[in-house]
This record gives sequence, C-alpha cells and structure tokens, in this order.
Amino acid sequence: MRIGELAELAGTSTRTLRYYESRGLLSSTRAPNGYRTYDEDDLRLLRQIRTLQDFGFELEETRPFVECLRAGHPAGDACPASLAVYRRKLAELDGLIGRLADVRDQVARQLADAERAAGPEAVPRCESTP
Amino acid sequence: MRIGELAELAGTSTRTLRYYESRGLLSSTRAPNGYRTYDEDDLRLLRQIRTLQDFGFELEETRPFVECLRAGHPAGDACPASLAVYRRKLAELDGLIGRLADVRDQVARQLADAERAAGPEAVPRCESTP
DNA sequence: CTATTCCCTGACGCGGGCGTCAAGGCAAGG
DNA sequence: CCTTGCCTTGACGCCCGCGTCAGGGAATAG
Repeated sequence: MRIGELAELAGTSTRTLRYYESRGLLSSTRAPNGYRTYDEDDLRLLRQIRTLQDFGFELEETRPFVECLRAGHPAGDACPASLAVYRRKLAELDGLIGRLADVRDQVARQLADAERAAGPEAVPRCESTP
Repeated sequence: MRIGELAELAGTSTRTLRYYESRGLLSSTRAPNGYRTYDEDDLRLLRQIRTLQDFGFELEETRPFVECLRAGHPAGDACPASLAVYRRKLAELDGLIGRLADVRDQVARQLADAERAAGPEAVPRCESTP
C-alpha cells in the first residue's frame, strides 16, 4: 500500500509517517516511481507506535518496541528492553501523578482560603437566596 | 534593588525577569543609568508569579493574580478573575490526573501481561532462587 | 588606568511532533 | 491535451519559557 492509505488506516497523516521514517522508526520500500510502499507488518509497527504515543510515550521510547517487532516477535513488548521502558514509564507516571495530586490539593486549598476570605456570601451553596 | 538582587531573592534568573517584563507581567522603574529598579511590591508580585508557575500555571494564567496585586489587594487571589483561574485549573488538573491514571493502569496491565507472556521465571518475586 | 562585576538590548537556540506551504513528478480519466 | 489527485523532497513555523551568546555601557576597587 502507499503512504496515504497507510496513514488513513492508522488514523494519522502522511507527514507523520515521513517523520517517523526520518527518525528511523518506520521503514518503507520504494516503487519504481519513487513512491513509498508498505505492507501489513509496517501497519502493525505503526499501530504500536501510535498506541504508545497515545499513552504519552516519547518517540524515542517507542524504539525498543519497534525493534522488537522488527526482530520477528509477535508483540512489541515481548523484549526486555520494552519491558524496561514500561517500568520506567510506570515510575514516571506515578511520580507525575503524585506531584499533580499535590498541586491539585494546594490549589484547592488556595481556592477555599481565598473564597472564605472573599466572604461566603459570594459562594451560594444552593438556592438559599432566591 | 536591582535586577540581579531581585532575581536571587526570588530564586530565578535575570533573563526570566526581563522576559516577564516583556510580557507585561512585571514592571520596573529605571535608574538614571538605565538600570531596572525594583521594590518590595515587585518582589511580592514576582513571588506570586513563581508560585503559580511552580504549580504549572502558564504565564498568561498568572496575569489576573498580578493585576489583582497591582490593584492594591493584599493577595493576588483576592479577585474573582483569580478565583476563576483557580477553578479552571482545578478542573484541568482533575481531568489530567484522571487521564494519566487511566494510562498508568493500561501500562501496568500491558507490563503484567507481557511479563506473564515472557515467562514467570524471569520475574523473581523474592530470593526464591538464590 | 585597569580589572571586575554588574547592567543593557537584540537575537538565535532548544525541545517534540508534527502542520503547512513550495515546487514539482507521476498516473489515470475524459 | 488538460485536470485531478496522489506522491516526492525541502524547509520554515509553532508553542513556551526561558538559556545563552554577542557586543556594548556603567559603577566600583585597587
């Protein structure tokens, strides 16, 4: 298949596919006229990349998964390097979520304090003053 | 005080202060030699900005707080516009944390599945095989 | 006088993942 | 032949909060 079809199948753009190729993540054979040609394996590879991207993985972090698939494994996460990325990402996410939760609570407290200071009359709880 | 001193007091850089000024967030008077001059009010204003920045607020989102302080209020969050930003940010944080938690769980599941598929022998639970 | 240390403005760089335009080639239909 | 629609490479733009360099002036100590 050609680049436009692959892009549509993966729900992305041709620009993105060329970008992945420039990063060495996606490969393509060329038709005599210079057009990129892809097969089902490329689609699976691309889907793997997109899934991880949707998880918030950086492109570089998808590389072990890609290489794992290229090595012939049925799943991109069948290799130790991919598992290592999973684990790093889990730790990263836990840290990030924890920090965000802290921030959330601090903001909530700031808001509550500021609302109290501003006077409770400005914060109608229900239809108490119709 | 001059820009270097203010920067150090606020734990930031002179570049940052000039940047804030270019964004219209921080103001300064000028000494006859052209040097920026600041007072305690500017320091408080700057601290307000930095606190919000540390929370992950974008610079533009600190503007209501800055204007509130400039209007003479003792706290930057004493104005309705600031409270509105707090509320938006809370909702944003809740949404983000929720999505990240979802991703975290999906990654954890992927990891667990991949570990099972790879074979449990590669995942020593304790010192079971010394 | 010089050396040091502050300060000034202006401008480019960076990271990440593309979007988007430019300028053209190739294939197929009418 | 022309048009349409796909494809090619190359290159600039964007976001955002600065870092960092270039090329100067100003104040102070020795």
